[in-house]
Amino acid sequence: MFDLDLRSRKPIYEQLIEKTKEMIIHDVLKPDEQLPSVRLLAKQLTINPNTIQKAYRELEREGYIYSIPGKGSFVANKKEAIYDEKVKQLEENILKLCQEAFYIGLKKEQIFSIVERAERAIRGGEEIDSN
Amino acid sequence: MFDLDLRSRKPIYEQLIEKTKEMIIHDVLKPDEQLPSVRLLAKQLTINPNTIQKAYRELEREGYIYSIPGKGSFVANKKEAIYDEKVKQLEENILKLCQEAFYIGLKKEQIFSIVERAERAIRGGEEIDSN
DNA sequence: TAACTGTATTATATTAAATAGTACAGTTGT
DNA sequence: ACAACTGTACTATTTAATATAATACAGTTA
Repeated sequence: MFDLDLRSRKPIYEQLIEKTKEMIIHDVLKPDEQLPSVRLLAKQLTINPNTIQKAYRELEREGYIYSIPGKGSFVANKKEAIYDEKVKQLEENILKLCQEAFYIGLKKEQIFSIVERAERAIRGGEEIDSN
Repeated sequence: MFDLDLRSRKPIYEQLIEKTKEMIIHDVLKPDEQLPSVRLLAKQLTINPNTIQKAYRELEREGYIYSIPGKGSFVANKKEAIYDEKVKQLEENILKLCQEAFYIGLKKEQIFSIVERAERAIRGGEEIDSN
C-alpha cells in the first residue's frame, strides 16, 4: 500500500506525503477512512514513528487529512478543494513543459500526438465512461 | 547570466547544472564558447570554487561541455545528441503529466487548450518562422 | 484497566552539501 | 623566463536536513 523507496535521495516523509496525496486524489483512500496509526505504519515500513508523524502533520496542515487525538487520523472530505488544486497544479506543469517544448522547436502536432498517446494508455486500462 | 537561488533547498551545483544545460539547449551559450573559469564564476556567485567544479565535472560527464586543463571549459558541439535527448526527456515528462491528468478525469480538449495557450505564449514573444 | 490513539519534546546519529585550504601541472601573454 | 591564468585533485571541516531514539502526556476504546 504505502510502498516507498527507503534508499532514494528523497526524504522518506516527503515520499509518504506524495504517496498519500496520490491515494487520496485517486480515491484509493476514501473520505473519512482511517489511516494506519503512526506507530503501526512505522512498524510496517520499519522506519521511525516520528517520520510518519511529520508526514501526517504536513498532510493535516494542507487539508488532506484530519487527526483526532486518541482516535486516529482520517482522510479529509474536502475532495473538491483538493481536486481543484491538483488540477490547477497539473495545468501549470503541463503549460510549463509545453512552453519549453515549443521553445526548442517542437510543433503543436507532435505534442498533440503525445497527449493522444497518453489518452490511449489510460483509456486502454479502464472501462469506457461514455463521456 | 548564471543567476541562481542560494537559499533554495535545491543544491547549488544542481541548479548550476540545470541553468547551464538550459543555456546550451537554448543556444545562449554557443558551441565551443568558453565558460567562465571555476574560480572566476565562484567569485561572481560568491560561492566556493569546488561547488563550480563539481557542476562542471558533471556537465562534462554528460557531454554538455569539455574541459582542457590549463585552457578552460567550453561548450561541447554535440548539439544534435543533446537536443535529441532533451526532446525525448520532454516527451516523457509531458506524457507522464497527461496520463496523470487523464487519470483524474481531465478531458483531451482541456489539455489541447493548455497546449495552445503555451503555443501562443511562445509564438507571441518570437518572430514567425513560416514553418 | 490495558491497549490503543495523536501529540510533544529533547537528544543524538547520519548524511549530503558546501566551504576552506592547499597543491600540481598545463597554457597564455609579456 | 615569468606571472597569471586555467583545470584538477585531495583532505579536513562546517553546516543543515533527515532520521532515529527514548520518553512523556492526554484522550479513546473495549
